[in-house]
Amino acid sequence: MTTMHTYANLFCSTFCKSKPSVMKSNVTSLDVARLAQVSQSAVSRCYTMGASISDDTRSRVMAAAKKLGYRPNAIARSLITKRSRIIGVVMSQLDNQFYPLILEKLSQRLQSQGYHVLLFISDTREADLVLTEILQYQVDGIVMASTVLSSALARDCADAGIPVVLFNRMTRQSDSEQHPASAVISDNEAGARTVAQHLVATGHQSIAYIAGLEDSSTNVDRERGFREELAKLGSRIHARAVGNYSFEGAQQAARQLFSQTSERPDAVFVGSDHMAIAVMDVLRGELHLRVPEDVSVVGFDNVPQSAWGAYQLTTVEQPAQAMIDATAELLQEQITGQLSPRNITVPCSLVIRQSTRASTP
Amino acid sequence: MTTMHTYANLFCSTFCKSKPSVMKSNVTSLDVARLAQVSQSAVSRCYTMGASISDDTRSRVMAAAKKLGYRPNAIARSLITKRSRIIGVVMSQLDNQFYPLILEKLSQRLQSQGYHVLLFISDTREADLVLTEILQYQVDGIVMASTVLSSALARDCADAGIPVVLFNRMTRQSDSEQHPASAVISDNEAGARTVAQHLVATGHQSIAYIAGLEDSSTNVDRERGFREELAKLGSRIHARAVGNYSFEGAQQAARQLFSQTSERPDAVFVGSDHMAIAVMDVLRGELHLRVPEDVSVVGFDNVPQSAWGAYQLTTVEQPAQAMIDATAELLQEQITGQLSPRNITVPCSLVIRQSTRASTP
DNA sequence: GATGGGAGTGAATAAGTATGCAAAAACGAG
DNA sequence: CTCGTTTTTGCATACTTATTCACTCCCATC
Repeated sequence: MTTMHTYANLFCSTFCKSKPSVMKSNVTSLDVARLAQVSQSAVSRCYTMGASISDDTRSRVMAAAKKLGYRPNAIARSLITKRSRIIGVVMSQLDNQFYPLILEKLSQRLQSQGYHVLLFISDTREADLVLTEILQYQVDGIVMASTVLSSALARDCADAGIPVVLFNRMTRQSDSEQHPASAVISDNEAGARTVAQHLVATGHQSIAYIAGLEDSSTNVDRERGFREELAKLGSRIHARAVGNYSFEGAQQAARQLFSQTSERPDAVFVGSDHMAIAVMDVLRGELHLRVPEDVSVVGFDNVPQSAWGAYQLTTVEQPAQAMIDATAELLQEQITGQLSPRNITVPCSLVIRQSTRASTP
Repeated sequence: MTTMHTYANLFCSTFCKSKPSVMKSNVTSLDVARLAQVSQSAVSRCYTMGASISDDTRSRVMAAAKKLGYRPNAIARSLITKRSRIIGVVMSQLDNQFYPLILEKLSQRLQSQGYHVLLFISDTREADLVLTEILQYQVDGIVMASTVLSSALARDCADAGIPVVLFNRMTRQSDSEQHPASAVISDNEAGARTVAQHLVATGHQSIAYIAGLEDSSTNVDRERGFREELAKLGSRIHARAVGNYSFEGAQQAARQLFSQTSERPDAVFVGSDHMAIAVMDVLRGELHLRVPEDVSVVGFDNVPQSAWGAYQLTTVEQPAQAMIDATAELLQEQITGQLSPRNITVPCSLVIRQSTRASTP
């Protein structure tokens, strides 16, 4: 037995020198312990803060660790602590610049708190498949920024005790069951109301709306706020089309709404900046309409491109940093188990640029 | 001892029902085995393909697993197989749309091969710190799409036997040591040559260049190709500024090159589309120059925004899918240990749009 | 001088799964 | 029915680290 073990070690060390590409990080805490003449426990204690270890031992261990190139094995650590310090993040629509920026900020925020991001790109259909994969990695939490969580999966996560934060998405509160997931949204309804107010105040007569995904909570809230506020101001949505939050969908919607010259709207509120830019391109490039002289365009999100010279899009800003902060906060709450799931709504604000005309011509 | 164990279990199950938020996924392969009346080995074999297991046993196990809501613990599996099926991806500059799209495609590609993406956002300075964190997670491979790998870290990875693929980045080949990392790049030099040819062929007289990051391999290669091809055609770079691949940097560079009216260039090749769009905005919005009538603008990357109506940017397309495929291929080669590191260069092609004038006015 | 307490240490164990090995079962051919 | 072969199964062990427990020092207090 002992002989075999020795042979194995010999073989390995020889093998590693000749072909390092298959060797992986073999040096373990036990190796460090042997070199530093201490127990494996001592090595472990050097890497867990709060553990009781003398300065002398620590420095001996660190020296040995450095000499051997030791790095603690996060996998083994996770297995025993049952905390992986990994957060699963599910996203889609990375072509809409809003999401890459969220991803960037979220990743940095979580990194600064010692967490790591396991990223999944998925459209709605595959969400369930993806989630089962995520769960296998014993993640400490999940951020879903792309799809609505199927209630079955939400229950699975709740049962498994894994915190879920929906980003820019809400679960339906219709069924009276406790919502098992937290959510962070901006005040879509209020944001849409400010758009209605602005368009009416600047004298627009025939106002159109281009929807995002029909059944997404963002679209429902924005449309409701817009419609209700218009009604309150004695106006209404004169025309409507659906863009499904996609560039091509928005182009189609724009053509549909603006191709016939009679009854052409003089303003359009588009469900996202990403779509609004597609709409502006169609209006100007294909239909030869001027923005804002012929048609005012308003978006939602305030992505960087909205500020670009060629577009100067009036839009509703979703405060990315505040939403990220709220997300991190909710995750932390849930992971430490202090509080039960809840929703956070952050305010958003109208940013007026040049894509809406200032007053009646 | 036994009593204590029982108590603990009782406590846990009671606890879980009242407060499921701390319970985590407790059901283990052993639980499934007990319910299915088989050994733990049998359960394990059901989830490892190629293992010998009878249909009867498999179905019994699967039924038990489903009833208990069992999901294999990827962490424990990684610990023993020494393969985490995780690929570490390091990125920055997600504001440049090229990278989100790469991330999206890369993630999908790796997912389809059963890998998962551990994402790190990092600018150059922190790269080393980030990498040590990555290594702790026993990743099977690393894709670096943001920074040049410090040679120390490259050696660490090589020593640890972890494949590294540099994406859109090259290590210097100057020092004669074996390059320990693979790399995927597009043929930046050839791409830049086609730009030079196009600008000269369309009769531009005073040609400027706006560089990206001075010491990045992409910038070096593009500038060299551009300069040499211009020289071959009897022209040269008449003016030069540095934009560091950032939007603001490019704006500054544009102001610097085009603010004085004498000797104003009639064409500018910009190191990336992201910068080129910033340049166009400055040219039109601030300096009231027409593109392409007064100045032709060429970019590099062919990001989606380049095709937007307001910009119609002539640019060099980096074939994202081909680059991703090459990346996945290199990773696979290295992980299976078949081949030693190598570089793959994919061709890129000029996409002519409206931001360059067709011929001498 | 005895006692108490705190800090530091190592041995032992646990976490959940994969796998080599040997035993057992199934199967096919004679 | 028996023998040889293949498939299936269970036992035992390994992977790497964190943590509990018991023990040893050492120092301050009475």
